[in-house]
Amino acid sequence: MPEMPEVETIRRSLINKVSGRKIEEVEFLLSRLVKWPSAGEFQAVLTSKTIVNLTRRGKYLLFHLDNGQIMVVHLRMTGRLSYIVPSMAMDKFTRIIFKFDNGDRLLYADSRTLGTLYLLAPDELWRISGLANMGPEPLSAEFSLHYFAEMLKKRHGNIKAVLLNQKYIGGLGNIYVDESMAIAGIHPERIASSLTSCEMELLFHAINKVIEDGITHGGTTFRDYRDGSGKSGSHQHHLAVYGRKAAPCFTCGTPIVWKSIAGRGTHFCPDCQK
DNA sequence: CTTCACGCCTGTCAGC
DNA sequence: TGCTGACAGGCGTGAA
Repeated sequence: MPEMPEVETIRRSLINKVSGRKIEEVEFLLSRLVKWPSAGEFQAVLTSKTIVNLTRRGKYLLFHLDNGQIMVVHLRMTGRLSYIVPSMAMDKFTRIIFKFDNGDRLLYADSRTLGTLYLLAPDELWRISGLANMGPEPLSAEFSLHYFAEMLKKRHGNIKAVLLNQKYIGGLGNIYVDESMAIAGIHPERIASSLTSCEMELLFHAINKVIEDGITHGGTTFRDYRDGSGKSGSHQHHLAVYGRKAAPCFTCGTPIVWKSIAGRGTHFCPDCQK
């Protein structure tokens, strides 16, 4: 579910709580979410380890442990991480529980159970192909206008599919892609390489702007998303097209269109986006 | 190599 | 009220 702004918000809400915490027990309610190594080894290695840092790459969260290994978590569509103290209720869809030395817990909850967890040494991260092959992220130095334009010139799929592909840009998902194209005035079915230099530049700035605003607003909460403290985001109040099917475009009043493009529900203004 | 359709899972909601 | 089908913030796989 969460895209880069949501995952970053989760990271910020958790880092001070989990840093320095020692894991005393890992309890599985659904162990198949662990993709590497075996669930048994995952559990055995994590027990007695201390979390020393929490970083993010695209939509992946990386929990750095005191033995040098990294627990990697991808929330996919409905994954949720929440830090709770003993008096707080368990998430209804809790699948894995990390119990800490101070009695607090980190819950991994996931209604659709599509999320994935891994435990790897830093030099073994290549086993997670989506992480190893991820392109540059919005707001980073590597994500330059030059990179973006040169990349788009080589892509012959529609722009929506290219923006969603983590290999080319890391961290964008369905909401922020629709919003970026709306701000830039570009139709989601345009062939990527057909964009003019001017359109590429507009889109480049729109992507950075949308991601920056998304982080500022603590992410977008439509249904499942919450940060590590259970708080909703507020960026859903700042969306131009996503979730606004048939509602009037804020610019021209034309009803927003919903259509399946690149296999995903896509929202756009048929009048403003050419 | 690129692009596309589909599967993975389960919950929720609109419409009948 | 109950049922059915569509849809859901993502991504990996295999076919063309």
